[in-house]
Amino acid sequence: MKKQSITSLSEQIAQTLQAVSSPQRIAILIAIGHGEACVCHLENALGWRQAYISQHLMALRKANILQDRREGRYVYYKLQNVEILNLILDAAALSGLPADSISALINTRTYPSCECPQCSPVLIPTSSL
Amino acid sequence: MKKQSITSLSEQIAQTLQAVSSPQRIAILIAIGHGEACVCHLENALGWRQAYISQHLMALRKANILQDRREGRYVYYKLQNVEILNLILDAAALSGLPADSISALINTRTYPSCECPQCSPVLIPTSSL
DNA sequence: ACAATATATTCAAGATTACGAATGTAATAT
DNA sequence: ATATTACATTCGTAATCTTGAATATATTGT
Repeated sequence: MKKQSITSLSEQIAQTLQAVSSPQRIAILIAIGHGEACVCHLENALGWRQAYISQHLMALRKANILQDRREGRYVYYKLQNVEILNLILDAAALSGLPADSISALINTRTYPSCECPQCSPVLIPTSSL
Repeated sequence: MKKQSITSLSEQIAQTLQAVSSPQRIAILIAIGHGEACVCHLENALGWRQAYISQHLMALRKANILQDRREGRYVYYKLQNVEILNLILDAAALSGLPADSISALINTRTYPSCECPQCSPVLIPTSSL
């Protein structure tokens, strides 16, 4: 294990943080939460266009924050490391947001084997978007 | 306390994260650590030009991550909330960095009443930069 | 009042990122 | 083979961020 400079360590940390520091990607991570989601779930949950979501998913994949798994024509995404949710919660706290304003929204269900797009109830009530 | 949408919550969180997600600002936060530092301390510790540091300090101040206090011609900066260091450590862990690679660098001393720029020993050994 | 020191702000050019549009690819169904 | 569905990638422009240079402000000393 090499000794690294502050500069290079900071760069590595910043890379991870940059990937998360976008409202859209935070919303995606919250929508995935502890579960596993295919793109169409996210389309429904967030109400955005598919290509747009895919672009953000790509950024999160590149940063090793998400992992993907293909099953038939569906691709399922889940968090590489659930600790990322704590990071988001910590950031929320540092932003002065009440403790449960975010945690209440984090998806806790493992999504059902997908029969999308009518994939069971909407995860995040559209009224809260 | 109003009920907020995921979108607006994510935006608030992203604002905080964006402020931290720059290698330079992470280095600054590590250099300040649990202590209090004036700009010239940071100039010495990081080896950057004053105006450059000041610009990043401004960004961190605007995001309510740093607080400043003027004493004579010196302005001292410290963390608004030390929890930000845990966030950085968490991000380091998520980036695959060994647990103590960062924590070992975090400044733990309260800087001496400044007689800058010969302000006592260098905080971060230049060899590590 | 003037000079010197410590820090802050403004400005602009270049670099990076965001996002829509279009297109590409992989898997399944017919 | 072709069509369809689910998802990914590329590309171009607009917006944002970075960073150096110049300048401004605040405080202290003379």
